[in-house]
Amino acid sequence: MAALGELERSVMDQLWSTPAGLTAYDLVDLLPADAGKRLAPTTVLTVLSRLEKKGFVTRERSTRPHRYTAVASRADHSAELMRDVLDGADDRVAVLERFVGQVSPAEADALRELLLGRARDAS
Amino acid sequence: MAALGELERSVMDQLWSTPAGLTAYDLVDLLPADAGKRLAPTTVLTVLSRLEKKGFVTRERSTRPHRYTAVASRADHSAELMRDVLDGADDRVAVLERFVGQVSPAEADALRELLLGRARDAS
DNA sequence: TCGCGACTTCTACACACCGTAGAAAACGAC
DNA sequence: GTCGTTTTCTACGGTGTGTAGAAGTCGCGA
Repeated sequence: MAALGELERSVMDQLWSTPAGLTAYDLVDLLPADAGKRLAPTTVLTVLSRLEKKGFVTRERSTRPHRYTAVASRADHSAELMRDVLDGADDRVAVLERFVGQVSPAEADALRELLLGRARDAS
Repeated sequence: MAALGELERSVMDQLWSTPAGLTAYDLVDLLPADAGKRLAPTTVLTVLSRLEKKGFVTRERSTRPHRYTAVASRADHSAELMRDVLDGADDRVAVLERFVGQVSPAEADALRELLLGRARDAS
């Protein structure tokens, strides 16, 4: 999966938080506006185009300010990134071992719970 | 964690496969040598310097051709990447849910096993 | 229907990172 | 002290990203 730049990431964060989608002008208002200086609408449009090309967003062209929506949810995206890392490793069990060794107790509990669910589905 | 370029990744792969470490000249021999054209030693030295600055390798300066070794194992590296993704998400349980939903049965078994181990340690 | 304002696309530039390696410096054995 | 080996310095081209002006398009209101 293609990587995201900093601004691209900020845009995706907003889109992930708003499943109904946003226009470029909504995003100009929502994005940080460092030191009182807000981004130009064309800047936002450019990154939205790039995100569309990368497959992260789709746009509704029929409405006049186009409405952009995230293709996958934020959680889906993160899970896919983790999947990619795991797929890129040769010894997956070793990776999972390290991974399990560093998750918090709460995360470990959640994982156990989720894996039980999987086991139920399989039977 | 800093990202790795393609050549940087190839170098790390070799170093991860050789815990005892390698010199730049070893690496020139080991790396792909596309179309009969092998890399210049200075090229390898450059990426090794960059990898050192990024904290991926350390070098032994006392021996004359310096010997470079990976700081973390390949599995540690992958696990840390997964950790980073998880940390970057706001709703970790949701991410884990998607993640568990897409792992293979064998991976799920491994995870269950590893989590049991963790539970034993905790008690 | 025609013009004007809103919106989008095109083009462009600066900057950072990476692959690549020559030039120059440093080191050490003889 | 010289010379080959090894390392460091410097540099350049390509690519990705942040940034936005210029130019084009679209559609509403007169």
